Amino acid sequence: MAHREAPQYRKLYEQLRHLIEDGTYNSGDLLPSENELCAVHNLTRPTVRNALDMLVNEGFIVRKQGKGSIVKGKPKGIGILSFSGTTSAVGQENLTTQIIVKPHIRGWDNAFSYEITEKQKSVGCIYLERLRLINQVPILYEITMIPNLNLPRFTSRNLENKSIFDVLRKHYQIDVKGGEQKIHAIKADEMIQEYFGVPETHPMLRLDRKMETNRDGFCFFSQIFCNTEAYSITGRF
Amino acid sequence: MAHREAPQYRKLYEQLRHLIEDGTYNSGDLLPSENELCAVHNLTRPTVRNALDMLVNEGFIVRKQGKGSIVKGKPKGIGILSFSGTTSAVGQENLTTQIIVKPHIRGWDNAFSYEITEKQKSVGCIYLERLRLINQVPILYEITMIPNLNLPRFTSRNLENKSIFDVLRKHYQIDVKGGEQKIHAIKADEMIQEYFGVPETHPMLRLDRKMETNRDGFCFFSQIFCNTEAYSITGRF
DNA sequence: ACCAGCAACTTGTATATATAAGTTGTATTA
DNA sequence: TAATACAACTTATATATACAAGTTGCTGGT
Repeated sequence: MAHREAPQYRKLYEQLRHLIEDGTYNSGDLLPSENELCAVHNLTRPTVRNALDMLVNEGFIVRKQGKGSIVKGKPKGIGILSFSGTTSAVGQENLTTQIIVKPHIRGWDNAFSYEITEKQKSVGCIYLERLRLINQVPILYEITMIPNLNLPRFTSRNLENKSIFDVLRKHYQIDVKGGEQKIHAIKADEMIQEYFGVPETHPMLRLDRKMETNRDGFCFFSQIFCNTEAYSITGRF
Repeated sequence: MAHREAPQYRKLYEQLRHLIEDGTYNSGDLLPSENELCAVHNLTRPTVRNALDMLVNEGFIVRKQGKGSIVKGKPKGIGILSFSGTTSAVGQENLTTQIIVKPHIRGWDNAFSYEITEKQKSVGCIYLERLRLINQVPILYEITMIPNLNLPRFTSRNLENKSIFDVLRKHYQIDVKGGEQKIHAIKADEMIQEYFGVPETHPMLRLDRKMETNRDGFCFFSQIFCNTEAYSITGRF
């Protein structure tokens, strides 16, 4: 079962999305018209529209008849994935990631507070722990568990400054379609006190998340600890 | 400018959505195949697929190549709206609401951490505070602020055990389409300590939420304090 | 100078068609 | 009997085409 090449509309979607995310197109800009995109990429309008539809669904653009495709800039965000500082906005340049436990394959002790299927249990789990810092200050500690199902070379990929979501989407055509999360406020335990440098009484956020994808039955899990003193977790719904 | 008739794909979408919502198709059922829908409604496949695409985007169905369109049943929830106990599920019967500050009109001191427009500021704000208990235990304290814009008799409505969402939808045709939230873990301040009966070091959850609606420019705000010791906040995304 | 109207763009909707690829049940074969 | 092969379904992807309808700017007439 060879890796099937990504369809054209998906390639175009990735390209356009990338151009929006890296700032080539800014909020308010118009994308090239559908006919231009057809000509440049040698595709037909339905195919191009398919790619644009994806961008619309994810909130990257809005389309106006007679006008064009207008870049909105920020996607709706899937659950919680962006930070906003209480004082100033946080750019990508201030955000760094440290891999604390390198991705490796192990069994499933548990999936936090979620149930997993026998099938998932049988294939083992790709496990990693990462610490995220903003301006060298630890803000977020994330434990991720992914079923080891047909993800060639995953453990050797560099996840240092990339989102798991992006890696899954770009290299494996896995889109996170939704999910479920449980949120608790907790006191810092020893591990947390060490990583974040906070006292025992410090209130922390803990999120248990289950991510569902377009691949049938494929979901993965993460547990996130967050210090919301200086930065809050924000999300759109 | 007469009302333009709804396009075919939209009519089909409404029809199928209705059939799912009223239980004609249940979770797990297969919808008629694309070709069947073409024949029955006298449309072509791209048109039918357009309608099905909408259902996929809103989470009503999933499609599997070679299989069909499988009904999922329920759409994605809007942000955080349900509780699940760590031990057992919580039914409506165990949930009570106390109005701490009755709805009244006042000025906007602030909208928590959100900006408000001059227009909103000028019309004043409907303000209320409610405490929610599960089995007589205080779990959630909610402060709500709504712009006083064309909402006749709102302050005299009974909000004791109804969701504000429901009241706005049923009596004023206002649907919450989405919104934004910021989440913090905090220590209990004096007010919190009193209402929840917890010590000062107790970690609490604070959510600042901005709700956006189908009414152009109309949004409202709430701040929620939650004790997640026994019950966690859960949400789908 | 103004403005009505048209031309040339844009996206929206819809049809017709073709091929690829996954699923399932049945018939055939070892 | 059990495994294999195939036929008949399903959705996935892509092309080619046509016309409708909204937006914008130019152009010619008043």
